[in-house]
Amino acid sequence: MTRITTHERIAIQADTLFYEAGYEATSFADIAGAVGISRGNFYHHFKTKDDILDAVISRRMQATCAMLAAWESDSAPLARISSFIRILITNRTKIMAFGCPVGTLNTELTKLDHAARPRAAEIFRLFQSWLAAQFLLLGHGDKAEAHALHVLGRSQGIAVMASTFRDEAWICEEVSALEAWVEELQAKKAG
Amino acid sequence: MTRITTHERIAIQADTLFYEAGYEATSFADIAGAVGISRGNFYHHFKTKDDILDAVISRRMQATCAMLAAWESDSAPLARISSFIRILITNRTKIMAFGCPVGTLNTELTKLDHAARPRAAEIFRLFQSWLAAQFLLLGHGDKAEAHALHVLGRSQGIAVMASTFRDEAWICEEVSALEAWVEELQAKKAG
DNA sequence: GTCTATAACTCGATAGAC
DNA sequence: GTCTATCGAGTTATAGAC
Repeated sequence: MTRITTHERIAIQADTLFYEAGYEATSFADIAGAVGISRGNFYHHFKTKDDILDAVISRRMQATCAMLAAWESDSAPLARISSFIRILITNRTKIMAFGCPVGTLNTELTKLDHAARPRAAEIFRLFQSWLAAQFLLLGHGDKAEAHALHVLGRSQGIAVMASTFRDEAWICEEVSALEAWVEELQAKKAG
Repeated sequence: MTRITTHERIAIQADTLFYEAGYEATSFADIAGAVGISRGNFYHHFKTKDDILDAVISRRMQATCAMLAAWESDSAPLARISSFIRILITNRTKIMAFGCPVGTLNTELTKLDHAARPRAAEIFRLFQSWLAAQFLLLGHGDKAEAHALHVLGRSQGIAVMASTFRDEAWICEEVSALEAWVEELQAKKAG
């Protein structure tokens, strides 16, 4: 059993707070309070707020890679794509309350014109590459990347509307529609 | 020619700043500076930041109503729906830089757990009702509202990805795909 | 030396008195 | 319309505890 460092504990709490309250709205005092350490101590581990953001983005990229790798246990690419789409249902409570962690961070950093914005966008690229790999396995060739982006875009739209109207049934309907779109792609290919 | 009041000028500048920099990141000084008045003068017109937000939301609702009314000049409901979808192309420069004004405001207010969040969501409802009215004219009966929400969601997804990757060609592709979806609905109905 | 805590500094924000 | 108070943010400095 691994010992968790203060550095990690800060990153974990910051990750949650950045997601639930937003990057800018989260203060050092908030994070320090959540971790249970003093603000002064804080600076021993992170010199600036941007450093914490970098650590949070790194954490999220690692977590994303781990999640995608876990889904690879499904041998069927179609099932893997569904695993992705269905996060919207699995995480519906959090998404209705705070939106998509990746999408909302990108949206916020865009408005702040923050230097870390491109790094945050890379999280999306991880999903895109992984989804494209599945579409490639399904034989969609040079359309794989485009299909991947389409699925990402649709998911983001669902997440935005989910946090706006908080209609659980609607999320399920749209998830089904998106899955149907993928299946239709396959049908067109076969037919 | 109508005289513009200071009250209006503040609301106009706040509207722009809230869109481009975000609600929280925009300070009173920023707005006062943009309008060209002193901070003291400011408090004569708006007592709190929430009051300004209310005024901005009201402005946006009025602007939305005006835009939707203008599109009504197109007698064909299909063309009207296209007018909506094509805002993504018309406003692509701003959307790539700052996202969708309606979606990003809702996203931000959600995280801030702001009291004005439901009012901001009402702007979406204006679009939904209007789109639903068009789908109703096209004979989609009780599916009209759902179709309207679908179009809204797709548009929001495109806006999020547009501000993340800033790929103009992709926006055009997705806009075409969404228009194709609407036309396909019609084809299925006819066929 | 590494980790932690206290305290003080700077800056910019809201707020309000004049 | 200016000027100042106050608060909280990010940050730095210093010093104690392990």
